[in-house]
Amino acid sequence: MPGKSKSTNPAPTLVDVARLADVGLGTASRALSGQNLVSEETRKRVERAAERLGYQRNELARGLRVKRSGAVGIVVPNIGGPFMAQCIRGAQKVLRQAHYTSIIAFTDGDGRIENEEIDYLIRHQIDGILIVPSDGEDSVLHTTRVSKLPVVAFDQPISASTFDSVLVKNKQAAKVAVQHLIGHGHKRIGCIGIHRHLYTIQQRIDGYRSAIKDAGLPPMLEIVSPDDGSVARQIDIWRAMKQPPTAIFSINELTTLQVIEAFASRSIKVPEELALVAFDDVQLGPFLHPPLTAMVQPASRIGESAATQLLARINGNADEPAKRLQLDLDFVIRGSCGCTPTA
Amino acid sequence: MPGKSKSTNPAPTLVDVARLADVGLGTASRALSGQNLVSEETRKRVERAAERLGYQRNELARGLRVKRSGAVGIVVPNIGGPFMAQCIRGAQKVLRQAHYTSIIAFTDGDGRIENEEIDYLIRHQIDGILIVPSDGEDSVLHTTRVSKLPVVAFDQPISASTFDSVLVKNKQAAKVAVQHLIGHGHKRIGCIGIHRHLYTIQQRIDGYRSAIKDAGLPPMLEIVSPDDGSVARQIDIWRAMKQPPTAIFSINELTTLQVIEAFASRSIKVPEELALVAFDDVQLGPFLHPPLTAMVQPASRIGESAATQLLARINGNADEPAKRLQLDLDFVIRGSCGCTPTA
DNA sequence: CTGAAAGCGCTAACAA
DNA sequence: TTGTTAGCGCTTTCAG
Repeated sequence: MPGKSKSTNPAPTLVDVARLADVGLGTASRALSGQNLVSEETRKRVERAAERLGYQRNELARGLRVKRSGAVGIVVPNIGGPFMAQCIRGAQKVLRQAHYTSIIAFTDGDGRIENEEIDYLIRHQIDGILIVPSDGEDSVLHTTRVSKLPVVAFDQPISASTFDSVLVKNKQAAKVAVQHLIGHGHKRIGCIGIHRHLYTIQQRIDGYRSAIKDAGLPPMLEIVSPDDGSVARQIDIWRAMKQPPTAIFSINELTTLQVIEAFASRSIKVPEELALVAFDDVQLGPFLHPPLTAMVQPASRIGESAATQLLARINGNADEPAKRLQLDLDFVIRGSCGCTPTA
Repeated sequence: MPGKSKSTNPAPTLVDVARLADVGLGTASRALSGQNLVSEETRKRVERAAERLGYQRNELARGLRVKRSGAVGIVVPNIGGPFMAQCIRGAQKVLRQAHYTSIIAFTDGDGRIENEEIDYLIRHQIDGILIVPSDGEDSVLHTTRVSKLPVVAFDQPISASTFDSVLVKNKQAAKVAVQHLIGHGHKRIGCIGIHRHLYTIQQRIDGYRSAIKDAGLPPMLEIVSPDDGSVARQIDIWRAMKQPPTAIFSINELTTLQVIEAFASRSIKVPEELALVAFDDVQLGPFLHPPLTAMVQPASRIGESAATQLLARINGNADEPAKRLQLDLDFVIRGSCGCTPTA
């Protein structure tokens, strides 16, 4: 019958499948959702019909009905270095295995954007949130106000601490790193960093302080602005001192990048003039001159744990008390601390 | 009335809003969706009601009704370096401005996973796909088979080329990079890379060949396996030759990382013994000894363009012929090529 | 300009 | 075991 050809054939629905398999709608649904309430034979028929039509179930419709979207939001400041990227991949891996999609949202560390993004995610009926909180304060209050959603924080904790979180042992690890420098005989160890307000940074500073104090050394702590060049300026200041530091503990990836830049542009000899130990690895860290000694975070595992906890919350145990995981770090000794690495 | 307190109060729906504002359901809908088919006064009342209830519209339900999910899928092999991360952020930026969510899926460059992920996305009723095709072949055939979805490829083209794509001028840029080396007087220039089968790699090889041929030089082209160490091995082979290359053109980020590693572990002097020009920048590239000269891709712009094109397809112009954008690259001259950078 | 009603594709209760 | 039906929350006719 020409002249009235179907212009677009819409995606097949469950009704189509049921019709083709010559069963009722409900039966088709049951057959495909793998529940054993349907005879082996009809299930086969339904499955074949679905196959032939290329049927794909509409998760939107399903979600509307069962009030689960099968999606969770991952809210992070950005994907700067490999660290966050790996956290995300780790989380996605376990979410996917549980048949969850994840929607990633970036906040640039801005609380306002964070709130917007969370609203956005809520409108899309996500079942839970994995978040690196930007400000600690109102952001997640907002979440909990709007909806009773499972939330787990990672990397940074949530101040309103009724939520789960997955962190690393920042303080302890920082202490170990600094103590390694002390073990090399350094008496004046500078600590440099940015973003003082972040919890992780504070913890690492505490670790530094603790190590320094235990050893009876003078603290040389400088938290500078994150602007380009302020790290380099601080290094110049240190070098100009009568009693300059002989080693540096760099407090996160971004800082380390700037330290390395400063070292390179000033041809500072490492570790002779200044030894260096970093919190967080950097890409190419193993291939610098000398290779970077770093306290490295188990990024992928952080993401996995966070996702696992979120799934647990989603699947029922909403009332258990908040859990706060603290993962261990790996201290990777390469050359910049003064050790001669055994290749 | 104690004893029967609402255990959980579900999220407010449009019905709640309508009731509170004392209007019909339809009116409430129209008022909130900003259509001008409602009196200024009632709109105000509805908006106030929505505000008071903390109403957030259910995008799942809306999507089911209007057959638009407001989500697009971004399908990429992985977030290795900063390149892909920036592409994604660029794309997200323009998608968000158009009120689209994006769902990111990773494929590890595996066609089978790619198909799975695409099916997954289709079940979630995405409105379009942004993809870095893994294999060129069947993956997207699959897509088009299952559904008539707008698709735009970036970074790598789609072989079945009825789709839009956003690429960069790989061949031309590679030629420019190699010619720069020739300009430094090099007569034997090695080209090293991995992943021969990728379109981008082939284009860059063509560019290398073209430059070499134009200059009447001997081609020294080696595509090695992506295994760790095979790049280093090739460099050793070159160095052992009677007439070793005096410069290297490294074909992508992963290769460059390995080249840098090999240079470092063998204490090869750059650019004296071997000059280096890379396709793709690496993190820390400016801070290596010497800083890396690189042909860098406009990552963010790639993502933005791809997203823009996708939106255009979604919003109507489904029938226009496939567009193939080719963006320009920036040649960033630092030290590794033999130039003395003007700091 | 507004209200009532239909229906998007699915699952879950209820009958048969 | 299976078919029928109601309804998730929304938009969009269609009357008024």
